[in-house]
Amino acid sequence: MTGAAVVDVVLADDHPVVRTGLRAVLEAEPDVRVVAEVGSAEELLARLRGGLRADVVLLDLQFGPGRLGGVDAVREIVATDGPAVLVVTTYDADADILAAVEAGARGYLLKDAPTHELVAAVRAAAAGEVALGPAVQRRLLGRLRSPGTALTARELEVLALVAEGRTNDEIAHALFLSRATVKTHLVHVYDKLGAPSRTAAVAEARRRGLLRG
Amino acid sequence: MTGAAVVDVVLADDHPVVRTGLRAVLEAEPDVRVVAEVGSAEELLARLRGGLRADVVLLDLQFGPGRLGGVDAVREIVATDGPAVLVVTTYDADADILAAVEAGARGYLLKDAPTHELVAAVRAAAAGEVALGPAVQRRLLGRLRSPGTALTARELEVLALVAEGRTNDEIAHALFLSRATVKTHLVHVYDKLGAPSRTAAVAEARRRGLLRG
DNA sequence: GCCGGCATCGTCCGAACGGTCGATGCCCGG
DNA sequence: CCGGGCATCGACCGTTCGGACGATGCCGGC
Repeated sequence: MTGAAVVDVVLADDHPVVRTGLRAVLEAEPDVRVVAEVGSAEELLARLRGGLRADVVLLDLQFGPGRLGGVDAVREIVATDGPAVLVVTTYDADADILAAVEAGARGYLLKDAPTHELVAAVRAAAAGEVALGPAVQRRLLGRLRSPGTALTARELEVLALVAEGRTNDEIAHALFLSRATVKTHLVHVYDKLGAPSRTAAVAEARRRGLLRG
Repeated sequence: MTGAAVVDVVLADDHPVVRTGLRAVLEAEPDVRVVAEVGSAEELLARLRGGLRADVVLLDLQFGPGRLGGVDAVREIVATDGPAVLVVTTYDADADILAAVEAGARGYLLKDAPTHELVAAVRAAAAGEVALGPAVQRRLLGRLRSPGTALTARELEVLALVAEGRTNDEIAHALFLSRATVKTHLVHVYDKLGAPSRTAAVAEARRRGLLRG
């Protein structure tokens, strides 16, 4: 980082109200300075390519449809050796968290985090540390503690097709399996998710962030 | 309304950052005053029952799991002749919009709305007018233009429960209907969405933005 | 006043689904 | 080498679901 005592922050969120809130919270700290606000991932990358200097980027993962995803932005920023990326998003879905961390995010916070956590995370990210919110930490630990509960790749593949509305027969054809195998996979999925039916399994998987969307 | 020139506003949102943002935006207006902030629907109702006076409530529909839903809060506030309710939420799903409006919300805005729209909506709601954001208006107009194709509120209600993984019997009990009626609604849904099954209908509805998620 | 859309309820039946038992083969780790 | 997780397949049976009828009542528009 700059070595200076002041942390320069860029806010990247498509909600003006959230940006205002983040700015208000951060500027209450004497050692934090908001140097820019952007409303899309494209704008963020453009500004960084244009020479914008910062220590930390507060990045929302969800932007409007049809645009560049937040995770792609993380990958790009990390690849170009840009500022530390602190993901601040609404959802604590496993898929999002894993994708962001894998892409190189320095931290992952939820928007419902208290303000002091937010500020602490910004300072930590600027200092080169990793900053995961308590809720996020709990989620990651939960995954490690219960490896037998996680769906296998094959089971997830089947479940994804179920979520698209395919019938067991269609899934069997799509994956070159017999109906019996599809059913077996689904039985395991129901067991692991504690769901009594295919629709319930899809709902639960969505809730846990195992499926995109 | 108080008849005074100043609009008293209550902020109800479980995200501290969003509350801060809303407060900052609104307090920049001389004729708007934020008289309270709450982080849950229960707290909101408790404060109102406790004598909190306000002209407008800015209410998020999504609160943490296990809690009272935002729509229930709307119903309760309207039933007790409380302040005007302005829903400010993240999603523009038909299900949410229809449910909130039906429950008696005075307006419906998205969180990605520019700040001037937000302020205008607060003033409109305080003046007894209805305030729907442009994106919300577009959605409702789209429904009017294609009346034969759009799902009715009841059909959407049933479909939402299907999306949660409920069985027809459970849905029937939840909505005080017979299984036959639930099935009839679903047949209409399948017909309108061109879906051959419940899971396919849910997938298609998600694709079209009829369900949140 | 009548017609059409909406919501409600009922029955019958075939197809899809879920639950339970079984089996085989593979590969990895103790 | 042997147990266990994973993937694959088969058969049986009860339940749920979907499809196709019909029926009633309400409301709003022509």
